[in-house]
Order: sequence, then C-alpha cells, then structure tokens
Amino acid sequence: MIKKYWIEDLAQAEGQKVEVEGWLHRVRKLGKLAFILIKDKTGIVQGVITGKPPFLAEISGEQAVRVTGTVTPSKQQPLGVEIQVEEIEVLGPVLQELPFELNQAEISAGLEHVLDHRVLSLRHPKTASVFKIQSGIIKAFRQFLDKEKFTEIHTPKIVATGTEGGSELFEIKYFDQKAYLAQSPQFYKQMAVGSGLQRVYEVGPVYRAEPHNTSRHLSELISLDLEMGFISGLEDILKLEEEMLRYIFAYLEEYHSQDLALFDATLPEVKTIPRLTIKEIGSILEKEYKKPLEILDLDSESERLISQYVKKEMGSDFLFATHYGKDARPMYTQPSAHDSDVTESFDMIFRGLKMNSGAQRVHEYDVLVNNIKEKGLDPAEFASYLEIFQFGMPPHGGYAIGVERLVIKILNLSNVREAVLFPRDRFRLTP
RNA sequence: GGAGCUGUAGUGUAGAGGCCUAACAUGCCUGCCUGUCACGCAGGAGACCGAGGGUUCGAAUCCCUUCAGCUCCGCCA
Repeated sequence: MIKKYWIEDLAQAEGQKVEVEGWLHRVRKLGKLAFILIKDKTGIVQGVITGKPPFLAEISGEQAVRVTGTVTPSKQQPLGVEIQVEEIEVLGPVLQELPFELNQAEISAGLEHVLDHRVLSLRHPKTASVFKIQSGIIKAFRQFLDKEKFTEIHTPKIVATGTEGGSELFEIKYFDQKAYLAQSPQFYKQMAVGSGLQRVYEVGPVYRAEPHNTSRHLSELISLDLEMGFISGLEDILKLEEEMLRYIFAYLEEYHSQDLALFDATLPEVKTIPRLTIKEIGSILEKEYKKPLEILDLDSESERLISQYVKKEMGSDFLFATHYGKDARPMYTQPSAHDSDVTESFDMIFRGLKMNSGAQRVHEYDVLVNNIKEKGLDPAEFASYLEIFQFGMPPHGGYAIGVERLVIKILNLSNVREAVLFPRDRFRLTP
C-alpha cells in the first residue's frame, strides 16, 4: 500500500513512493519531458513526467487527480522536493474552458464575474486563504472567550419582531404567522446573560434588509457577538475587546502567517486602544478637518478622518469612539450618569472602518420600559424580552463584530463581498 | 432611496465619427521542443463592440430608452 501525503508534508517522504491527491495547477509540456504543479489545500508541489506516458495526453489544468510517484530532492523547489511521477489518475475531468485563469498570482477578472463562479475562484490559493484567515479569527475568538468562561450559544434566526426597530428586516412566511430573519441576536444574548449563563457569545449570521449597495454592506453577514454580565461599567467591555483583539492577532501571526504573506498586509499592533468620546472627536474634527459634528454620531467620512488622526497622532490602527448620543443608539443602551445626552456606548473603528458597536445595556426594568416608550415602541410587544429584567438582571454589556469587515481591513481588500464565501447583497442570491 | 461612472473574443484591456474586414495580452486548439518554473517557438479558432431605437453618406465611437455592473452618499456591522 502506497502512503498518501498532504503536500506540505512531502519533505518528510524523501525517497519514498507516495500518493498525492489534489488539482492540477499548471501543466508545462516540453516534448519528452513535462512538469506539472499539483495543489491540495496545504500547498503546491512540482511533479516531473519523463518520456511520453499515455496519461500525458489526458491531463490539463484544474482536473482533480491522484498522482503516484517517488519523492526526490530538488533544491530549486520551495518544498525542497519534487515528485517523479509514475501515474496520474484523473478523478474529476474538466469539461469546459475555465471562466478565468486560476494559475496566475491574482485572478484577473471583475468581482462580479468572480462571484458568479465562486467555487472556482476559491480554487485559487489566495482566495482560499481569505477564508482560512476568517476561520482563524473565529477560532481565536472562541478560544479567547472560552478561556474567559463564556458559553457559546445559538439563538433563533427566525424571530417574531425586530430588535431595535432601526434597520430593516426580511419578512418571511412562518406557517400562518408573519416572521422575520433576525438582524441581531441582541435580545437573546441579553436574556441568556440574565438566565444564569452569565457570559455568552455567538457566531452566526444576521440579516439586514437595507437596500444599500456599497463595498462594505451585505444582506447576510457573520456576526461575532458577545454579552457579559456583572460589569462595573463600559470600561470592562473595552478592556475585554482590547485583550480579545490582541489574542486574535497573535493567533493569526502564529497559525496563518503563510496565508497572510499572500496579501499586501501587515498585522496591526494592539497596544492600549485610544478612547475618545464623540464630543472629543467632534472638536478634533472641527479643529483638524473643519468638519464639526451636527449630531452625537459619526458618519462614515468622520470615521475615516478620526481614524487617520488617531493613526497619525497616537500611532494606533484602532480607536474606541465612546459615548454616542442617546438618539443615535437603541433603547437598550445605558444612558450616562454624568451626561443625560449621551450613552455608555462605543464603536470600534479599525483602519477607518467601523468594526463593531457595543455598549453597557440598561438592566433596570423601569428605565428599559421607559426607553421603549420614548422610542415610540410598545412595551407589550417586548414582553418576552422584558421578563428577565424583573428577576434579578445584573448590569451587563457586550458588542458584536462583523467578521467580514475585520477580514478586509486586515488583508487590505477593497470589498466586503471578497470576504464572504457565497455573498448575499442587494442583488445577489446565487450561487 | 439619491448622485456620478462603466458595459468591446473565455478573461483583462486598447480603440472615442471614415485608419475597424475591430487591436494587444493571456487563456483555448494543433504541431515542435528532456530541466521548465508566468517555459519557449510556429500556426489556428474565438467579438454582429450589453440590448432596442434614433441622428448621419458613414456609428464600437454621438443621442434616447432599457438592462447589467462599479463607486460614493444616506443607513448600518
């Protein structure tokens, strides 16, 4: 029995006859000698075919193949070895011309075309790396929070009402009732905190029916959500996020440096992240960029500008913008004790783009009911959410990160859709 | 929802009233080549220039309609 190897491990098999499975990345025929590049998910190896064996006529790029041969040393090859090919079995043939070239350093095709043929674009090592890195971020997120005694939960994505009344919801048919796709696990994760799980997180999809059509919006995105009970204030949440980011970037550096190397990207250094209140940001923007804030909220241009400023003046890629205005935040956000105009809320801005919002939440029943009324909503509709607030709800808070945005800012990609396996946007529903 | 821009072989681009029987690169097909590594060389196929209408002696090129896409804004992660 011939032993099967992952390509990245082939150096250990020098001198042995091995079997490798993968896809043909490139075929170079030079008369009675041919070179092939075989890729699997771990790497690429060169195969050498001497003479003109019968299988040579059958092979071409992107076929799924099983290659048998002997591993020999080769100084010029990245792995230090190559395979003297004896046999190639085509497991999955290619039946038509490829929609774009997969063996160049970059896929040179428009994003729309790439996404129309998503499965094939994922065959490209660089595209695949985007998702290996995304997987690494999520794994690090889980590891860090597990260590901090959080419990991973899964909340319903089919819900009866919206959470904040703000962003638009997809309506769906639920037997004979009307239902919606959840735009956030917000209520459920708070309920879980009050339930005694105390610290919870969730990795899952959220849905936004906003008809926006930009390079940073999706209709379905993966939200990294967490909520923590018994906090003394907003600062506890900020500290948690700071440590979490440090953990995630250290993890990427350790386990994904090869994936990262394919991109024009440098991992950020997470020192103490500057905290600036919206009011402070307002005066900086006015002084530095002649752009005063009209309300206690940031538009995307302000986010870009203040992010530039913080990078230049404080040397940080990150910023916590804190204490947003009451009108700019949902009803479950804790109002500030020292200033009734603002809330104990924050956004984390990374390289000019908002990554997440978070806050200390209201935990007092009366305040919450009152806030609901102030936003023009009916407390009766929130009965199932409100129940736990009458049975020992601790002070708590949390945040939610859009993982796609984090990925594009780490990798210096220009469109969030590049960071989704099968994106759903304003117009795209397939593949 | 609003504004601006773009649609030309499989892919990426050039052409901006007559030079177009539409060019270049790459991919594809055929042949040659025993150390290539973006292999090379020779040959070949492949586009009614997004669609429909109009202006003009003449339209890929100008105008209108329509469809598709991109960017930005609003809003959000």
